[in-house]
Amino acid sequence: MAAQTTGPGSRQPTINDVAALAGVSKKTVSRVINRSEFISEKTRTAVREAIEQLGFVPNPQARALAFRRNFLIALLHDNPNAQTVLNFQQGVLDAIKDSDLALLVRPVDRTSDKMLDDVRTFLEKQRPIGAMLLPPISENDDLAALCDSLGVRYVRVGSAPLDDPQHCVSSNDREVVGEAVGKLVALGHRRIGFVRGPVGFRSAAEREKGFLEALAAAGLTLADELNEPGNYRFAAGIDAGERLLSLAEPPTAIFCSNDEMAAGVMSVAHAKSISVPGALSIIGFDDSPTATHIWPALSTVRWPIREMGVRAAHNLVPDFLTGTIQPADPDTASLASTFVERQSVAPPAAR
Amino acid sequence: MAAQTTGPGSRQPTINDVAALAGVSKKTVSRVINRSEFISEKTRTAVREAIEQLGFVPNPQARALAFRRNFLIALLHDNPNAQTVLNFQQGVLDAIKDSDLALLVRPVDRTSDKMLDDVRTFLEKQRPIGAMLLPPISENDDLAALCDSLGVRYVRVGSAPLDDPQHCVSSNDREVVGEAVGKLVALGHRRIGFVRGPVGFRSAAEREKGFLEALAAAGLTLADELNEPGNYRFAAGIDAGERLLSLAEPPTAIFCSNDEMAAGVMSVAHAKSISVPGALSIIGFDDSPTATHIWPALSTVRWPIREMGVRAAHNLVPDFLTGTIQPADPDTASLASTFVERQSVAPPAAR
DNA sequence: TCTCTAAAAGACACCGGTGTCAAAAGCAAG
DNA sequence: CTTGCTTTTGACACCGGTGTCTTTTAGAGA
Repeated sequence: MAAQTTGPGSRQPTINDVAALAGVSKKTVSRVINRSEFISEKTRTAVREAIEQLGFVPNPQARALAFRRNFLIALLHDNPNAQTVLNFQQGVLDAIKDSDLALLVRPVDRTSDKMLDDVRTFLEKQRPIGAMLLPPISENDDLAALCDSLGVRYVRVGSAPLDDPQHCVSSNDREVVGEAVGKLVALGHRRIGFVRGPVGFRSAAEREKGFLEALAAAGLTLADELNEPGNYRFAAGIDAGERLLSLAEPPTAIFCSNDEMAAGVMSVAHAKSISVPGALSIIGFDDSPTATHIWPALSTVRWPIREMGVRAAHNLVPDFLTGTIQPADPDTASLASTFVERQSVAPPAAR
Repeated sequence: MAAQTTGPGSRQPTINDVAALAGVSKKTVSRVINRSEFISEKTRTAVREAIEQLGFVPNPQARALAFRRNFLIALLHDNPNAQTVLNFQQGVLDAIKDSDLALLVRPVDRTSDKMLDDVRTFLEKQRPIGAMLLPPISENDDLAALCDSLGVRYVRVGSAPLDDPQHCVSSNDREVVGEAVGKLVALGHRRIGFVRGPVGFRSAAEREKGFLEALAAAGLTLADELNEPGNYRFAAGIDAGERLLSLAEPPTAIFCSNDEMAAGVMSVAHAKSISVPGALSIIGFDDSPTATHIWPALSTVRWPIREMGVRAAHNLVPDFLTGTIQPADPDTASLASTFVERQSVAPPAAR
């Protein structure tokens, strides 16, 4: 696009160069850049041509300084699932593509006791307009408060509304978990195991609620021996699977609060030569790459992560983005997760 | 750390505020910030105290403007493997932690014909000091030339040296693939299948070379029927597995050019009730999360991606980073990949 | 005490944009 | 041709830092 090939040594053209070439003041060029309406069509064209000819690109640092505001938004995450982060990021980039904004991606160590200080340092240094918090750190109220106190806008992404609607992008996980478990029940499963997510995580609580509600709706209850703790890690799935599948009366189906743990349970089933889905149905959550890479492919819940990225960006900086998007669900501001059926689910074996 | 809690409305302190409080000129404060040596200990202390008291953080945009150089480095990737990107990014962040640098992460669509224009726009707008190119886009010479022409430093990450040593961070994939395949041979495998990576990828070519060299070293050759095309995708592994395991005389072991395809092959083995590793050994490449999530866990090659991130940062901007790192292997400038043995490999079934 | 020199500190312009406000230009009406 | 108003443009300060060069200060030696 730039008409001029910038050699290694040649200086980047500035607004002054454009102004000189177009025979106007730099302020006028600035007006063209910023789409001011008080400018004659003739001048605008002349300036546009000069810009084109020089291959001028405004210096974002200078703009940031003059505007007393930079054009950065930050994405903070501490995510066990890399694919999720990247998909979300892609959604955000989709949203800001035609804007002046740039995206800073920042991993955060949730387990560090210096976490808040690290984030504070980062935000103070970069001063982004806003920050998007991915789960699980989105659930940290201190973090949201920190953003607030620093004057940094924020949006929290979660499995359920965590904050005021404008600070929130969420999906209806609970509902869809209910749907998934309902399918198991409909297939005839009565003894359904559950592998929980980590204690204190909202996402884990939502999935658990969805599970329990579906059970209750079917008139079932969850026996203690079928209720296993977990932490979203593969190893936890192994542990839970070992115990559940060693029971005198093992479950005919197991719902795991994420795909990694489901993969762990499935590994145990394989090791014990328990056929999946013939003798054991398994459902996970996330639709991570793992879900399709394991055998048999895992039925799971997919949350609309990329779309949530788009929406998060629009919630965060609507004033910087062109175009509007449809509100998700006006009442709950949540996007729809979906149950994805694959090969890991079947009716229970006949007795 | 900051002694002052910045309320939403209160202005961020500037260098002028610090200067006023410390009773010195702003230039002196600047000297303290930039660790100039021509400053008395007394003044330095006074300024430091003022900085501390106000919670002053220099405005990076203003610095970038005054220095005629910003403090950004970019990470460009188009990677099928999200975990790799995040691990590499973590390495880069490790390296730049104590510096003034910030990291911009940028996904790139390799398949788009506007790819070069997109990257050009990005680089012209952000003007990072340097860019780090992750495979496979690191193999694109036009991209490197583009960086060069824009005066943006670059480092290319690859499975083998792709450029001058200072523009290059690589690992010894070929060698380690050879080692892995050597293990198969040592176990007694003679009929070993191969699933290639995508055509035109340097990483794929390196893995293939390593494979063929190991075969040759054992006095074996690769039969055409055992040589399958692939593209690093799960589905390609399925296709290759279907064909290889339907052969009249199927291989007793299969080396796949990445883990995803290995997972595909393994799925086919499960579907065909072929025991892994009893009747079929499988080796992958990447040590992605998939490798441990599938059953049995996959033997694979791990490349030191995080360490490569550290090194890439040091190669790119040594002048901005404190501390030095040991050169990897002075001759080849490559880091060591390692063969990770898990449960997917065993001696061939007795005939 | 005075001179000389090196070290320390400051004054001021400048980086590349935008905000403010005043000046110039355009145009209709008198 | 003026006047009066609106539209368009420009001059100049300013954002928050750093570079350059000058001035001030401190300390050593005469």
